[in-house]
Amino acid sequence: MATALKVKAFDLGKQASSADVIYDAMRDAIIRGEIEEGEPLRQDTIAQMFNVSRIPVREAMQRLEAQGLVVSERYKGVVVASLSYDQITEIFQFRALVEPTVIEMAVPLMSDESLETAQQFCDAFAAETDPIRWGDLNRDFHNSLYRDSDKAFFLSMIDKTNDLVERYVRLVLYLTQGMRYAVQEHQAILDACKARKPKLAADLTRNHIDTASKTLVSYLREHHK
Amino acid sequence: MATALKVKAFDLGKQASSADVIYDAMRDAIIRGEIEEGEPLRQDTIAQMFNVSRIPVREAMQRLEAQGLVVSERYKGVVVASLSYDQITEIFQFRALVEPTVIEMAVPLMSDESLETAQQFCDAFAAETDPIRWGDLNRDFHNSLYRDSDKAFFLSMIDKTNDLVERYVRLVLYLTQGMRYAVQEHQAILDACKARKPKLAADLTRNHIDTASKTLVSYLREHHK
DNA sequence: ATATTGTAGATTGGATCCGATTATGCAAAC
DNA sequence: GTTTGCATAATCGGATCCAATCTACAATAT
Repeated sequence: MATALKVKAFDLGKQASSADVIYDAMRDAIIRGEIEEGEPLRQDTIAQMFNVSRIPVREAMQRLEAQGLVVSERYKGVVVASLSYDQITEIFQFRALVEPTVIEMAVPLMSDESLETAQQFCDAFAAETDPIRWGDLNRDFHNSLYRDSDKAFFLSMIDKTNDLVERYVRLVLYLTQGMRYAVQEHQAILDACKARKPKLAADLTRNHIDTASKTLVSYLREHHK
Repeated sequence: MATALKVKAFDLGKQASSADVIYDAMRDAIIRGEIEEGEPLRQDTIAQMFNVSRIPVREAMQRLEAQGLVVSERYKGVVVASLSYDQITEIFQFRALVEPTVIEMAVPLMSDESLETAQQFCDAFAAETDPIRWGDLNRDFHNSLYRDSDKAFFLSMIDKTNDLVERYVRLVLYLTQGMRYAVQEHQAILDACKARKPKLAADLTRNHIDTASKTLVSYLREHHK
């Protein structure tokens, strides 16, 4: 038997296929709201944008559809998915159930580095003036608190909910000029984590999501179309 | 405007593409455990099975991967995904969080028809002797209780968890000869629904999932490789 | 004018083909 | 006997081509 190797050959993270690149790019464009709801995504157009044939484009579309970001109809193509207020409300209801549970599990495992990282995202969110970056920083902050839970499946579910509503969150962050009061809620959650109070962090997270949900839907009803 | 047609031309529910058919068939084969964990799925082989080219096969694979049922590696192909005990435990933890919530929301909305349907699935599960059908009837029973919640997103999440662990549930249902005691738990849950006691139904569901999880992992550790 | 029909272009689904990468088998060297 | 090095086959990712379907608009009939 071969002797165990000392060197851990670095994991040259498998190069991405064209379909991977296209999926990532289109996912980004959709969740950032750079494409209108209901807008069709033409295979030819996208293929030309990436200088590839339509094959990898279609494979990326299959995945976008499985993720719920687009809906496709045979021989008609795919369009960017849109969510009703009821659907948005349901997704936030789901988040209000899952995210407090995850943070509660994460608090006892949180490293000082994670807490420091979270504090940095929290500060950066508070200081940021560019509307485009609010969405990212908000998501980064929350994810940095969840990561140490080491619950990959829960995290993937949270990611999916974020993908689905992110375009609306961004819109309302813009309309409310950054939801300044959210900063205080973020800091309160983070302080509960630092104090190693899992239940408190969970409760604050649940309230944070509930108020975000209400703010979001009410603003959408007012301003959105 | 054209006169309204009397005949309601039946909604010939958009014909499925080849990729759809292949996805459904492969998903079924995987979750039923008809294919070994880690077994490679060759594009050519599958294409020949369905008498199509490899294109729709690859599109189906993209979706199976997004669903978590297979893992793919560039230039190497896809293999049936396998879950560690930790991963299985986490998924059941997730279910123990989500499913009680859903049934609690569903109870006030449950129609008598749904309760009757659930009772039929429950009875059928109790009476069934063919191991192959236990998995289906178990899933049908639970879904029939959740459906009236009218929470499509929650339901899709539950479906995903079922897909991921179904092969293991089936295996243990077989090993335990149908988990006969599960029938009593099912009946208790159903009775709580009939009595319109949402909290009780939720608690019973949570316990049902917890015991199922423990039974499952312990049996897997004993018998499974 | 309105509704119907027909036809051409646009778009998608799928088949076939080709280059790139990986896996396999076998001979040579240690 | 084990390991190394190659040649070959198996397999995959992607490009190109063709068929099926949809869409838009003009022509026709009522």
